Amino acid sequence: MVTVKNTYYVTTPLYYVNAKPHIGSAYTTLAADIIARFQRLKGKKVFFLTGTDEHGEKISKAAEEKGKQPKEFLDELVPFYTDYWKKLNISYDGFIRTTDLMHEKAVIKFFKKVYENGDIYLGEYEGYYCVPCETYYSETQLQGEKNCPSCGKKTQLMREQSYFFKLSKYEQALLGYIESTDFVLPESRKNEIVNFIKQGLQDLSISRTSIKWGIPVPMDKSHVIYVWFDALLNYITGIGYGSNSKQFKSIWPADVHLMGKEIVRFHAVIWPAMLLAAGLDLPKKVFGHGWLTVEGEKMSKSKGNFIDPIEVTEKYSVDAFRYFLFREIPFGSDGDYSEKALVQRINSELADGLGNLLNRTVVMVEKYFEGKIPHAVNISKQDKELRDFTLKKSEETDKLIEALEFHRALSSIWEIINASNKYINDQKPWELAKADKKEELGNVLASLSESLRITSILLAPFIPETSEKIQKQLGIEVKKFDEAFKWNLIQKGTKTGKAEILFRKVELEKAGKEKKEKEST
RNA sequence: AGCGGGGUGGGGCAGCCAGGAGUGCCCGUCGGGCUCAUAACCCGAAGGUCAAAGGUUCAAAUCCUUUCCCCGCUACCA
Repeated sequence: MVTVKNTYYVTTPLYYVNAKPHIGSAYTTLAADIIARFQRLKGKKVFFLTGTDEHGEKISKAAEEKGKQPKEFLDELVPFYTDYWKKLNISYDGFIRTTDLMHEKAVIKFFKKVYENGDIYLGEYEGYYCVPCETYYSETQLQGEKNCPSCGKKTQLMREQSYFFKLSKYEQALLGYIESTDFVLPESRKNEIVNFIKQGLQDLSISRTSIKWGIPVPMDKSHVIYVWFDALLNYITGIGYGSNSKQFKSIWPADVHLMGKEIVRFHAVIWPAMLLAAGLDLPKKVFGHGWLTVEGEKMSKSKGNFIDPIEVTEKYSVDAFRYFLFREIPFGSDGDYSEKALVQRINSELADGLGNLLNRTVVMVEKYFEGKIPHAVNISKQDKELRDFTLKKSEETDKLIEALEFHRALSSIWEIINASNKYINDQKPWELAKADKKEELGNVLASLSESLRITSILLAPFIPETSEKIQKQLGIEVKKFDEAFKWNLIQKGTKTGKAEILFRKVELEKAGKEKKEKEST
């Protein structure tokens, strides 16, 4: 008998605090939130970890420019992130900063352990160094005549002492593991990683003497630990490695690490190698999602086309934003954020599809049954069809969310909504009312209330506020996802709440004008 | 160069891994129905040789080969 682990551990990468959160980091974090909320509803004890990466030269330089100590500088910036996640309804359980004392201590412990095991050694690092940028670049990153890719100035070939991690030692172990499992997802990412490893792994330089802002190497204080080596460890230090081993053991290994595709390599190659070196279990999945473009264009500093998610959510709503991102873009593929597409989805799917369905249902319960949801009796063929269809789609949705196929899950939920709207048109409850066929009318409204109840559960991970609003209007409260697999759970005579507009329709022209006005002020 | 991803009705996308009548979603166009509802909802129609060619198969958008066109990745800034 296999015992099912009742915990679920999901992470986002740690965000580098030298800039505001943008739509990319919001996208990853929202995805993690969907997973966390889903698993909680499924009854799992969830730990959802996010946080900030605070070491490295870019931070110290940014702080210096402001005339501040790094720590002081960071303390001012971090609340910006935590507030941000609050505004997006991110339900994280832990927020780790790599400057947390607990983290730093645990990193040192980990470093020592791997050193003692013989997988860290002192060597010499050689690379192209840009003096003004104080940064090493690989040969392939250089522009033209060995010029720095960021400032364009000529780089110099430099050498310095460095501690190395024996990444090469784990080449075969990693390759075997990755090739034979679905550790790296989606599959296209897995292929990239497999090919990368097949080209051969070099040992990784994991210390710097040129940088001061970081965690010192325990056996040699003139070195600072390379930021990635430090940052990746958050996934274990954030749940108690080195400080609370009981908690750590109950949560580790991670069920899924989420990230953008650009850093899959760090998570699928370096990170598992580090864990192997320390004799720890490997995470179950590493998922690299795609990149977002904005209005068809890549986001870039020069174009200045960064989207501030908070502006979007203030203009529309958090749920509209959450819905749009995960309905529009297949999770794992690249996708485009455009205001036009967002408005279209709001209008046709959230307002006309879902909102209107709820409204017409609740209004009819009010009008025909004094706001008390009737019970079904002697249900018809059509009632059964709606029930069976809804339950089928509900189970399908469950599987799709589990598989992180969010856009398909939402599509599946909207099939229920569309079927329900069609069902109303076919059943013509207004005619039943006129003909005073109370029993049949009751069946129709009972069925609709049930399909909406189930819809509200299925939507809860994605658009939690909306889900609650639906339940409030139906006069119900849902605690478990499993209730979406059963019919007729609404108590007879349940009093509906006030019928309110769930999503208002938006006119794009008007919205565009408001934006311009806002910009000009 | 190597490796990977993509090219699907007017626009934007799913579907492809586990082949089965071009199946679906959002928008747009045209026509109809309905009035409970957020000028919402429902039905129907026009529109595609599923990039091109070849192959496997009873059957290919889906598998294989080749070609053309787009886009990524090729590590130690994060």
